[in-house]
Amino acid sequence: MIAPAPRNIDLKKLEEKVQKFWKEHKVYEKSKEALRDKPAYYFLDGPPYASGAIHLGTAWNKIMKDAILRYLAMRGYNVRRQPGWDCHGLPIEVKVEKEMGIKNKREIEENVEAFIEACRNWALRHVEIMTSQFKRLGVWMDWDEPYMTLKDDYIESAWWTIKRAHEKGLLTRDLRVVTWCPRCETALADAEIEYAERTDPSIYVKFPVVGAENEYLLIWTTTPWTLVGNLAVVVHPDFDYVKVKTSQGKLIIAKELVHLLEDKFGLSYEVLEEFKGRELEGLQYENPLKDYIKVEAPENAYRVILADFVTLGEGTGLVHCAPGHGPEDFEAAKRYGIPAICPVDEEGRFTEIAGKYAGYKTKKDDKVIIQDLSKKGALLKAEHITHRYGHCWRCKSPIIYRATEQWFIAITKLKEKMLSEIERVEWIPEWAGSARFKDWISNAKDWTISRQRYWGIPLPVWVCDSCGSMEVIASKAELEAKAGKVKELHRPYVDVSFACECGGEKRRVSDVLDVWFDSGVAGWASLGYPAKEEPFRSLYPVDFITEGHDQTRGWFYSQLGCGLLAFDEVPYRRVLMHGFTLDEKGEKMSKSLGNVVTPEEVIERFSADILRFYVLWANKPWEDLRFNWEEVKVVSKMFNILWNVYVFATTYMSLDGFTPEKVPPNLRKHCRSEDKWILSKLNSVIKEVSEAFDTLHLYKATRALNEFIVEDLSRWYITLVRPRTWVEKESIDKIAAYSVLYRVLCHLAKLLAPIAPHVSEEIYQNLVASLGIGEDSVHLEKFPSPHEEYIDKELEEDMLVARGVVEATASAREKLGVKRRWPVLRLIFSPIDDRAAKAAKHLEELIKRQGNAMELVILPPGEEPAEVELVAEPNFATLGPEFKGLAKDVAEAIRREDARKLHAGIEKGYPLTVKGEEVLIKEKHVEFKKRLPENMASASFDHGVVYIDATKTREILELGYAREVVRRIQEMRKELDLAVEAYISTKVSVGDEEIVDYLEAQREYIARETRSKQLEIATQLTHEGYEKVWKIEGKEFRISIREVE
RNA sequence: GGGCCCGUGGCGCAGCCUGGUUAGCGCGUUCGCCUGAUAAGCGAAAGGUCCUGGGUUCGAAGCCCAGCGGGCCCA
Repeated sequence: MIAPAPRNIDLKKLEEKVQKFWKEHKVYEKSKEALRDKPAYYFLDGPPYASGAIHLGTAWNKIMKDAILRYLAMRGYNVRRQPGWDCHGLPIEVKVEKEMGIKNKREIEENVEAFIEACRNWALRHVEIMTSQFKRLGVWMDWDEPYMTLKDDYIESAWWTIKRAHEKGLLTRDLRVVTWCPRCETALADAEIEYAERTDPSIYVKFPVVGAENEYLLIWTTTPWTLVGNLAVVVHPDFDYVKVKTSQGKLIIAKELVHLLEDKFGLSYEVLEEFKGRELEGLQYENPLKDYIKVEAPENAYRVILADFVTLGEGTGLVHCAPGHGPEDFEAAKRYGIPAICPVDEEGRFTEIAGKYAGYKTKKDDKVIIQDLSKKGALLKAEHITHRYGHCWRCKSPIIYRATEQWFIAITKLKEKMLSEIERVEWIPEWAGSARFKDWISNAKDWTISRQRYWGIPLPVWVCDSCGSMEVIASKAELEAKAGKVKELHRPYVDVSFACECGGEKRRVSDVLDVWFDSGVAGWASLGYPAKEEPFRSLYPVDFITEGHDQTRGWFYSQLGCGLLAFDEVPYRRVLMHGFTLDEKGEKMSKSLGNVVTPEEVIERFSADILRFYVLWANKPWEDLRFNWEEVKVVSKMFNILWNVYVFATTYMSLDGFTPEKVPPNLRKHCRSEDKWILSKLNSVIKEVSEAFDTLHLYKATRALNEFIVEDLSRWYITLVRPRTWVEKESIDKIAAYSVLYRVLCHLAKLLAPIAPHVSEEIYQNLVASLGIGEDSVHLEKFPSPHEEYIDKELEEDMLVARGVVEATASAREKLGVKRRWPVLRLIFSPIDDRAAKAAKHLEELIKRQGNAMELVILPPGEEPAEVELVAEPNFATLGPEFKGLAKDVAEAIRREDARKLHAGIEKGYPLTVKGEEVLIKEKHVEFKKRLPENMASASFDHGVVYIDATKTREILELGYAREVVRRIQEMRKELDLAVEAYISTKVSVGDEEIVDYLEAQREYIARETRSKQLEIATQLTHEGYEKVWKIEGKEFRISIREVE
């Protein structure tokens, strides 16, 4: 039996109930089982970082995935839906350091094992927390079998990939200048740098030229500390430079920037010489700090060198070059045979060779260097600059550049292939690949994959300490064969050594891998490849991924890189790039701003289904989502409407004992126009929703569903169908209505299942599963396919016209102040064309009923009702100057003339005889106005004009007053909280004979509608029971009711 | 400085690819209506330089160019 749904529903509780149902009946498992032999679909979950709670963005991401996967499952695909967890890396290390009270790497070194175990526990703990949060959202994934980057088999896949890179000669070790975090004491990848505003010193320094008296190279820098490592000055070979005489000595500066001396430093100057940059090549100078530092000058150092990266935008056109502290500096110096020196250690402290500065910290102690420059008379100007500067994205420390030995993947050698490979991928939106990602790849540099840290996949490279030969190990078994039992594949357990063929000892390079490498191999690591052939062989490559636009430089990129190393191709085929969640003002949500909205909060105030629908509805997925509580409320309202529809349907179906078995075999024969219409609309919406899912434009699916539920189903179909359900007798018309409503709701449950899995399950359980038909769960159902033969676009258009007529009628009523309860005598429709006329004719009965009209008149297109009076108003502004003294008489003649005839002939000029004179009336002389009689009003809409004639005939007065009274009695019944089927005795008194007469005429109707066994109507009565005075149409009505047996 | 995205009534968004009658929708506001889905529901009204300026075109919110503002990414 279909159960009547409760009127008030707590969606949160409903969701808990449904989730319990899924669990108890193993619905997820059944779904997987049912799809086992179906075509495989490989979805790969971008692993969220396992270090905290989920936020709105993570929730949006998983909801999107879940909706798409549920849809694909309902479409009959054997979908792989394994969740992933990114478990390694600095953020966890940083948190564990805090937890353990550790301040630097030295303290970690004291007990690496304890530190690693703490990191592992931290990750696993948060995986658990986040899993339960995702589950609460209704996300269906293999929560018990996730892939985790910390597992040995996963690590082995990464190792194998490194080995592939090595085999291809793409794994290199090199001294290079890398971005470095002095707090974390490790190299950082481009992707790990966050740019933010920062104020730094901005200084202009004079470098004394050797062998010239009081002559200087003028350089500019925002990193004074790098002057310690200065070994050259770079100029652009093609730029013009000048030597000028000033009170500060002779200065060499770019010609184009020489004006700065005066503008910025207030120095007057005299140009002594002008030359090209290349003429300065080889010029020797001294580091102004030379007395303080112990740098042993390499050969060729402290000379002017040439490079074309020099710009004239900022500075002086002469760039101070510290090869150990800038990638461009490094390259330029290398060409002149100047080696890099790096007087800075891992913690960003100066080393012994920095002499006086040994132990000072870079950046922090810039001021000491600035003071010394000043002491030496080398400082021309010191000020500050606010600019964007790179910071470690985990600990927010400003980065420095250091020359260090690092391991790289030679991405620059793969760039061409990368660019061609991404063209094979379907990007949604298209520009995510063709523009954004392409741009990022085009600028890509070699990928620094080594990190001088602990909690990560160990770099699987062993180097012999005697012969230097190197070996990459790809699995635990391989390692154990050489070095004996290894507990598992993290530090310190893997930091073992084994004998080299040369007799030396091979030791592991102590680095771990960049975490982006971890997730980059997920495509095969999550499948256990290469250790297992299956399911890799049947699934790979990945069919679909979806992540935020920050992953352009993140996961989209690392997967592409790793994919090329492993299999020479891009590992994914379809990518949906989504946006970020922002607050109501469009700002990033952050704890410090206090504007964070958590998914829990939304579920608490509304429900998971509402949150799900909201995020899939609010905007296009690739744009940023501005979270807005008001909009969530709108979605919540839609769910309420859906629920009300469902309550209405089940209430009456259950009252009448309707079951799907009662659906007549030849249902369409018994369908009214509105039934056929809603079935047409239903199938149209099925089509629309399927297409939206297929193209991943989920916002179109939610919007179409919203429109259908609110506009078509609730506001129109239910309104139309209501009276049919009130009929107490069995009738095929009623059964047809139930059958149609039933079908609509069943399909709606399936359409909503991917988006709102809980509510749809509840509806499905009641309407289908509980009757022992269909599947055990809506999520085991097939997604509906549209019945094209039910789609009747002509009928849909007709209904649009009919609705328009009804709405225009309401508008016209309002103009006259005629309530909808009161029938109008005539409803006259003047259609704009034949199409509209035909539509109104087709749905005549429906229009009459909904417009509450005694009669509907449809005029031929363009024709107006005879009652419309056309009035010609003479325009004195034009008549006066033209006709002078005759103007008044012309105006009078215009008024007297038949306005219709005048209107018809005016275009060519309408001749009138005024006082014997022939005048020609033109358009500018007349203004035509339309006038309706008192009792009429009109309203126009897209398909024509609607006129109502609200003349109150005897019949209308009877019906109107009767309905007014019925309505009041119903209200009173409700106030008394009477059962729907209870009988009453009713008395109505009103001090107006005529009205009493009207009501008497409708006695039977009033008694029936209000279930009154006795009904007294008079001008004067002794009332009893529940009594109330009402004012209707300005008259006082005294009504009393009393319950009777 | 470069790349990409966004800019439509007070607010949140459609429409733009494929140019064409009065630019839609929701929220909010005001005024009504309805009441056997009822601690709901419905209608109407007011409210718009479609960021700005050029161009293409018979016609531009839409296409092209430039600029401004916001976001993301990079240098």
